[in-house]
Amino acid sequence: MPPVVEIRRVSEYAGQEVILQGWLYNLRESGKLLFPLFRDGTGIIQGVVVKKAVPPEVFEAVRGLTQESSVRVTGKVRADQRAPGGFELDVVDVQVEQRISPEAPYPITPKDHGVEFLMDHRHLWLRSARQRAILGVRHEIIKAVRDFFDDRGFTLVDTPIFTPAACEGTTTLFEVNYFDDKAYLTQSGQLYNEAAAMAVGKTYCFGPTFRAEKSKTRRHLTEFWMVEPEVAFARLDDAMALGEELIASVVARVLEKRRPELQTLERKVDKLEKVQPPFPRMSYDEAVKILESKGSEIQWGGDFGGTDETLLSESFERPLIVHRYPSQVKAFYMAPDPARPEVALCVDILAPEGYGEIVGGGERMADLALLERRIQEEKLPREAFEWYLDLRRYGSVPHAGFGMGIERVVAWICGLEHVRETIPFPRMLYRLKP
RNA sequence: UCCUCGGUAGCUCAAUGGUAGAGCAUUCGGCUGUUAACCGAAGGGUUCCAGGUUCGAGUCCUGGCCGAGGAGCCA
Repeated sequence: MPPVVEIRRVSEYAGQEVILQGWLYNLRESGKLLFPLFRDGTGIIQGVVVKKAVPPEVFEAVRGLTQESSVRVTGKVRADQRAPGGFELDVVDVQVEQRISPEAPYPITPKDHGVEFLMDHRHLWLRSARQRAILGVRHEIIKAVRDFFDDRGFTLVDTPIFTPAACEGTTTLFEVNYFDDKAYLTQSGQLYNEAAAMAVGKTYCFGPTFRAEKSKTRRHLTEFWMVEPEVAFARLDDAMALGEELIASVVARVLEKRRPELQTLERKVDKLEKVQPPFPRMSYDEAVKILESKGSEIQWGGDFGGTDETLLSESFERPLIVHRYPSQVKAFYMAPDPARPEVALCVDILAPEGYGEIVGGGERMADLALLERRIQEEKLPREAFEWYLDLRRYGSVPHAGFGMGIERVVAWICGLEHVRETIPFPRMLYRLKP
């Protein structure tokens, strides 16, 4: 029996007979020659079937294959200049696992399709070359993120999905029944992360987060994945440096390991190669001045809109670090700048090329009295935060951290138009299926 | 929630208020090197839904449903 081989490894079997297991990607026919394209999730290879070289039933079996029919193919690997991957398979035998009926052919053809059709068939769309490339890059980014923190002595501490209260306002929370009570799906592991940081020093959580925002833009999902590090004794500058290193490290890893996928996506890698520390840094004050000079209607004290973020980041080739936003637009737990209490010791990192904010975080409020006052000012339910206030009662220290949205990072690194392609099954404002 | 655009064959799209059409997909035929192959033929329609105007509506009007892009919103 010839060995069962993954298509990405066929080059190691040149001249040998192998078995491939996969699906028919496309079939071209030229008289007594058949050119079936096989895919197996690791790559695509063209088979060649010469009529007089194989038994008639093998030729007919291949000729009758429909797109995405599943097969086990036996053939001899041959190097060929004409093949895009450098190798072809001279088919010897084929075992058809399932032939898709021509009466109900595979719906996604190699031609153009609309967004709605593709999203309705997301479970099948994942099989196309482009989507598999994105899945590969996403996997690499997640692995790079985890390696980054693991190599630096961070402990992964999982934070809950069900939460009893909001981190911030309640308008963007998904409410669920929790027996006789109400619970909410988490927006962020932030508060629990702070408890974990006091236990292990350096921590991170990584999981799905949920926001019931009625946002219908290319940057928004209702369910998205976020990695959130938190470090005891860290200050704002430490958080900025950590975010900068993390982003540079992730981009470098993708460039190292996922060149073929980036090529499939036609991503210009020269732009990614420029993502090296140090990233440009500016204060919110400076950012507002720049925006004003570019014609934005931003006023000091307001948050940036999507177009503002694009305006700001477009003049830089690296991610842009913006720090010290007005406290009024930031969460209650952000530490104020002792030198200027009206601004918070917080930081956002904006991706280049208009991909917007990918990191948000900063230094947390370590002082008990100050935190109590802010909770009162925001009219938050004090009882729900008693456990959080304990962290300021028992050995409070300065600490800082941030959250990085995985889907926006994937969209940026892959150069995608919309975050809906960055996650296998996106959840958006009018999309809960499949 | 608001603004703009759209919904016609399985898919992507055409069609001055006057006989609903093309490419792809499917089926059949041709081609010994095809690369989203090509060439020829065939089958395939409740024009999103409900009303209305008109001799006549895919097209115009009203309402609704669904989708896309954007705004607001959004660590």
